[in-house]
Amino acid sequence: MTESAAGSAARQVVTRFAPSPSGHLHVGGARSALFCWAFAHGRGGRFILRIEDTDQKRSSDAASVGFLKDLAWLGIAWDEGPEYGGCGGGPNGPYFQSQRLDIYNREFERLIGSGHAYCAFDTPAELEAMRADAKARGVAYRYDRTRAVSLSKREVDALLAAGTPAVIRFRTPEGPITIRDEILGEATLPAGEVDDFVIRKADGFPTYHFAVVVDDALMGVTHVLRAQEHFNNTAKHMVLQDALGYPRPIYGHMPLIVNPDGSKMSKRDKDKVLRKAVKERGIATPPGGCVPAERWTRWLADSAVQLDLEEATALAAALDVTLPEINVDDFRRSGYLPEVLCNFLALNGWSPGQNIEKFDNAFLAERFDLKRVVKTPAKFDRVKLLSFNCDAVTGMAPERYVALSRAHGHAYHPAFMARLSDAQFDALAAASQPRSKTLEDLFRSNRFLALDDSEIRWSDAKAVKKHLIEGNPSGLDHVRALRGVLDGVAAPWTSAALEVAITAYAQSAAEGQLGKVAQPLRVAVSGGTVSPPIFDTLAILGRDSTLARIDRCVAAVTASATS
RNA sequence: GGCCCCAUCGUCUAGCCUGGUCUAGGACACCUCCCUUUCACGGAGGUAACACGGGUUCGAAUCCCGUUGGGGUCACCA
Repeated sequence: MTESAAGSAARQVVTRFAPSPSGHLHVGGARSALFCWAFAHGRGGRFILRIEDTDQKRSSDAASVGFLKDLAWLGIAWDEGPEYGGCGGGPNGPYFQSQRLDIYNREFERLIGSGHAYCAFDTPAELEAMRADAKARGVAYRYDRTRAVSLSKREVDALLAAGTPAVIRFRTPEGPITIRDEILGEATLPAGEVDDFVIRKADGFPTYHFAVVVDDALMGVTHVLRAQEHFNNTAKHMVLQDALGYPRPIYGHMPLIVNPDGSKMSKRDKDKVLRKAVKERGIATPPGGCVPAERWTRWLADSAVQLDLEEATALAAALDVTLPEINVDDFRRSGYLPEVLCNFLALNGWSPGQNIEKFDNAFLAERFDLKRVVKTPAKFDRVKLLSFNCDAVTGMAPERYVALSRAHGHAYHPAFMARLSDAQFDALAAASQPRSKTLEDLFRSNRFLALDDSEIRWSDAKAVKKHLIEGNPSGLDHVRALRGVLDGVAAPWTSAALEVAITAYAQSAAEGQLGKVAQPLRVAVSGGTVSPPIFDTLAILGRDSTLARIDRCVAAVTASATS
């Protein structure tokens, strides 16, 4: 490498997204990743993904993979990090903190050696008692190092040799600490605010504060962009950097994304919705046994207990409630487009100005800067997101819509896909695109197409009454007459041919009011009042199904009317 | 509660740094009307905000102070 290249490399912007793999990537995390990616890429820099799995109790490999998958789906590619789908690799690995313990241990030694850190043997119970005592006295709890540092080296070694559980604490220097932040400006924490925090846990793993500082330094991170909840932690990171002789990265703390009611977005929100519905309706046992009885009881009693995704989904379906989308994967399942999610997420906390709202990630990378990041938390407005998604879905090329819908169907509605031929699906997609807000709409509002003719039920009493029973002639009369008209339609059975025949019938029998015959027909073939345009609907169903459903409808409604 | 941060329509935000062009702009939502075979889309209008109180100034959404309100954080979680 030439000297000038080395010089420019040293100045290259490096950002990182460092999630802890407990649970799923939620939208707040996704936005952090997006901004980090955009900031680096807009400046010819590098974006690193690092997995902060230092909590052995909470981390899981499955969650790590889930994060990678979600990020990749969003189109947020990382230049360095775990290898997945063509992303990752790099010279600064490993990128899982659980694999970097020797590095941390080396740095712990340095800190102990230089007197910046010390071993402490307090038990969790003792610490708890000290916190309780401080609270009882109405004073802020700060760790008191007196006892720990009074131990001689020999005493410490003896305790360690005896296997006494020990943590390492950082000896925080006295004095106020001023944090400089590119988004929030400057803030000074008074002396004494930061106490001697733990940097190595009893299990030998580093705490977040320690690992994040070491890794950011070793990986050459120049800009730390993270959520505002980390703002106060920055003071800890700064004193650690000073003690370890690391350069200080530039900080930018981004506003949180919160629920519409202002509460923090949480994985528990789904359980919250379900619990509320269950309690409001006084449901005592899990409907359809969707949750094991013993778990059900514990779940109802303890708001900290969470249902699995499968259980929650089943229960939501049984209660007919919609679960709030929290995680990136939730939005994917719900049929949102990744580019729309990115666009919308970017608008929560940042805007390009000039009344521009619709843009892609390339534009974001080009225009994103810290100056335009707002300081206030954003309430996540799903309705506006839905509107954006609608615009994108209805506005995309039809071929793309068909392809995306197919993929979505195969991933989430295999049974539906199995019932329809390719030609039927193409026709359905063509009819659905203009009226779809998400990729899910096609499947959600056309279930009747994927049912066997014999499975259609006319159980919507209101619809049956209004569109089949009432009127003179009644809707059912029209349907009966239409049965003959349709039977007489010459092949091919196309939307256009059906339109000619049905419109002609409406002219002669309903004063040209298509609605008088379309709605009864719709109810007859679908069992409900909602479907794609009636001609398309019948064309997709085909002649045999259409006639069969009409016959069954006439028989069923006549029978129930006379009984 | 201590400490830190923040404050423009219901929501996301533009404007604030470099006071006047702001009778505060856009988007989503909402309301009205139109279109219409259901659903949805679309079209035309409309309602709607500078939290409050003091300053500074000829002039403040923009600068300063206070109040109130909101958020964050106080773990061997990250």
